[in-house]
Amino acid sequence: MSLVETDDVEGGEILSLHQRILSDIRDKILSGAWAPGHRIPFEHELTAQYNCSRMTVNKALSQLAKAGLIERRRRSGSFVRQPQSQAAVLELHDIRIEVEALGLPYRYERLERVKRRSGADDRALLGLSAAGPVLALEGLHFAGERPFALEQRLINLSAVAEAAEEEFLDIAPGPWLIGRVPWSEAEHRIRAMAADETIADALDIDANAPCLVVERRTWSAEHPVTHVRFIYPAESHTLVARFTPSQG
Amino acid sequence: MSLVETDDVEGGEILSLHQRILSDIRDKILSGAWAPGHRIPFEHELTAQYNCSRMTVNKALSQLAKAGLIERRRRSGSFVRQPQSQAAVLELHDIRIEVEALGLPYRYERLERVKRRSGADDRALLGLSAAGPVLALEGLHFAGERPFALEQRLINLSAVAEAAEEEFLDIAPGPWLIGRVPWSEAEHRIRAMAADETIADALDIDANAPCLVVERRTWSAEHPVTHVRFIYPAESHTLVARFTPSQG
DNA sequence: CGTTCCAATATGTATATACATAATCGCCAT
DNA sequence: ATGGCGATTATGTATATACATATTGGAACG
Repeated sequence: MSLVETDDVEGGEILSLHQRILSDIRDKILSGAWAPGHRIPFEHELTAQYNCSRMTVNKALSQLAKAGLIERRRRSGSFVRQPQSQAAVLELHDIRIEVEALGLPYRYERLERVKRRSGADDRALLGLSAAGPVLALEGLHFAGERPFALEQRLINLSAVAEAAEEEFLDIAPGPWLIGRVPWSEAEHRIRAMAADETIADALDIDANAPCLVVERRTWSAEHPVTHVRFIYPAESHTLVARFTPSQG
Repeated sequence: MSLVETDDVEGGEILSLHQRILSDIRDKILSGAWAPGHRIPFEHELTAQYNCSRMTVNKALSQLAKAGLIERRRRSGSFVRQPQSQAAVLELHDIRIEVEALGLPYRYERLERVKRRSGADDRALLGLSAAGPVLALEGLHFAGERPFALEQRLINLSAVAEAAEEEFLDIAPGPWLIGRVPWSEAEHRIRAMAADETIADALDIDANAPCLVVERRTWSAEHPVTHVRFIYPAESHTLVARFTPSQG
């Protein structure tokens, strides 16, 4: 009943029971352990397995059904739907390489560097549950003389203490981090945005010009490491992701 | 308790109670009757209003919160949270699934369908070296009453001859193709763009508003199959890609 | 042999209840 | 005033229970 029962051994999230059931099953499906067509244990079996009520199991399965991962059939049970979803391999891109591929000289320039105790905003971006020291960085990536991308980054100093000593004056934090912290998981959010005045100024474009925004959160062994937001002027950038289906 | 109690006066769907509560509130929000920031009636008020238990109200509100339409704050209540970005997984995404994950009714509507011999532009988009018949489609994906994405598609009829017989009036070409043509490779290009007048018109947004553009080329055994361009209003869409370095 | 119908079963929805948790209000002491 | 603290309140999660609904398998019957 109590949430503390969930055995979050390492510094992972605190999951409610139905979320734990949900992610257990989702993992089994996405890992391929339960192939498409496989019948998921009946609700009453899961009830026994997780030692909880049917309502709790039902809630988890309902969510999975709504997410399209499983299909529920009365009197028959719940079945894995859909062939294995293949992850889109979007590289953790290094802007230096992008710029140099264009044949232009690359340069990084720090705009701001602030060490502070994480506020609510910082914690939301990093996915932290408790307050702690963070490093907030802002910098510009140049291609030749022109700004190529604006970078706004937060580093969780609890996870990467050594970053506190680094100035990041003309080395970009991305490559620095990759060389030091092995990442275990990342999440990209990609969207379009109109440039506000500050951004337009930094990137030397018109206000309200469309921009591509790529945000990335990175974890290392369940611990949030960094959140970074790259803002590209629309005309300067296209993301390319090429991939093949992981399985038939 | 019985589902028949719900007074669906018109020939509408038979809705379960919590779905009815959900859609009532969603309508109020999407219609603008409840503006962003507006406090939704407390659970116990809705309990009284719909003459049901708090669990039922709670389930409806939880779904709305998960869909991102409202924000729930303990001790304060639930509030309308408008500027909502959608979650989408960057796979070979099916827009229907994205829309339905939001709890909104999905609909596809064809705008245009032209069969022609490929011009130079068509060949460039598809990656064709020789001329041949292509099908050019344009259609709108709706989430509820609002346009969700504009789709501009080219299908290489030399690779998928049967597409020539299909009208694609209210079935989207994406799912249709996936069910018929095994794809062996795909390439995504993602960028930001300002909406020109035509696009703004179709999507019912302001001209020059930022849009997210996702273009995909698909091959089947080295043969170009289709090129598709999805155009999303910036505020309605965020692509999310989650992955791990080794495997997931 | 085939059709009908019923019982068993798994899911779907709703209720009442309980306790946990977080945020806020207002009281009280300093 | 003001800072701390407990009571209040709204949401979050879980339980046990009840009955509805759809589907299946098999028994009963023509």
